[in-house]
Amino acid sequence: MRKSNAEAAETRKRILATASGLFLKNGIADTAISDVMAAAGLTQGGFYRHFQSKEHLVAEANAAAFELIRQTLDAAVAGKSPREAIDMIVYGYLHQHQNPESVVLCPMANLSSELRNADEQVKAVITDGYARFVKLLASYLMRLDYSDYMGVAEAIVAVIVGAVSLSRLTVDAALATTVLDNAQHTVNLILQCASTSPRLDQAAH
Amino acid sequence: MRKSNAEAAETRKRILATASGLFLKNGIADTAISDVMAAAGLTQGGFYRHFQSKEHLVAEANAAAFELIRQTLDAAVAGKSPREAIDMIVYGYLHQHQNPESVVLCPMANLSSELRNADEQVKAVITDGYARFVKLLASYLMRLDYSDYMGVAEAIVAVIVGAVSLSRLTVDAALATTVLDNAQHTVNLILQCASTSPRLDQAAH
DNA sequence: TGTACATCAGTGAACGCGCGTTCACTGATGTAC
DNA sequence: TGTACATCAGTGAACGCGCGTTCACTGATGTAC
Repeated sequence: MRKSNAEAAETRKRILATASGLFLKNGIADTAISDVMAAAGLTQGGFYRHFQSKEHLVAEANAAAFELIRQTLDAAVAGKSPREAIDMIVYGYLHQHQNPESVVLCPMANLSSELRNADEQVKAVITDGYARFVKLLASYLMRLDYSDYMGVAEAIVAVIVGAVSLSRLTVDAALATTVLDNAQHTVNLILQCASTSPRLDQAAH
Repeated sequence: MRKSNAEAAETRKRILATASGLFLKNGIADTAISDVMAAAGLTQGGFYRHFQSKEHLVAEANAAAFELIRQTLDAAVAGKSPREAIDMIVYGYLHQHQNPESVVLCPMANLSSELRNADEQVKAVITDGYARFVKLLASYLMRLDYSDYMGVAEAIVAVIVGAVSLSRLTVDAALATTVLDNAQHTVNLILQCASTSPRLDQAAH
């Protein structure tokens, strides 16, 4: 029953993509290895031919989730102006749950507390994803001549991650929409005000 | 071995307070009923004399966590001016992990993804806690003549919840501090800019 | 290129553990008279 | 106020279930010659 090396590599990728989707959809604790393997069309015993443990899968699945977001964003903002790109990133982030299964795609907003007690390897993946996301926004802000482009980028990320997290905790769909809409306005306010402040820090008193 | 009604009521309160602390410290999934009962000086069998199920305990423990925050804030801001009160609430929220056990005390920032798939009762508790927190901030903003005081309050909550969530996901303590400091500056920026904008919405373009 | 052997992807069952919940039991407290 | 009985807080063991992981096995693929 041994598969060719090429087939085995495909299988590994399929397990990873399946796991990433199930973790985001149902949470990490509620996704069993047997769930992942069954969804990938395999039996659970084979899992350990590809991954050392569930924790290793979690780390790689989160890296894959960030990579998917990055690719989606890259494709969406190709050829856009910096301001359009920022708007699309923010709008896209705040509406990331608008997909067939209403899944929040970003691990930072979706899995934060489940990842809190994860091992160092997993947290390093999240830290890296955060840093890359901030840098992506910062690169556009820099081209718009925001002097404190890193500070403004961090501010935007905090707002949109907070808003998406909060919007998922609510029982009230209208409140969820309000939270997301308000986050959009807040980002616009920050962009507007920070452009007239040489440094975000100077807003401190 | 039956205890008096008064003693039983005390026991119930003790279980609740213990559970609230352990949920925040270790997460809900990683806190077993037997952990809670042992920490409360009891054996696990007695749990069901006081609570119908773990899910019911989770709901009440989160309500207790919000109540504790509310009491702490109320005591801290007593007699302060609106602007001082807002500053204290924001500063206190961003530094809520500075306690002996480095526990994030707010369920919204600490347990968001674990609560995502919780039942309606639990989510209603969180929604209520969110609404109360926003209203508390909004009441001070109103006294400072912010016309869109609700919008500004929601914006502030999104920033600080997002920042605290993100700060706990990082492997890098310096990055965590930067995220929290930046959130402080962002809130100041929002307060500064929104005071000159009649409505936060008008920052939309 | 062909052959003989080693490797290993995937199977399906089993293991061991921890957890939420249940239960029979104890004896002090509550209550009806 | 006292008595007789019912109630029930708390105990400690057990149950049942699901999960992560292991393992013996199969047979196609990889590889050394």
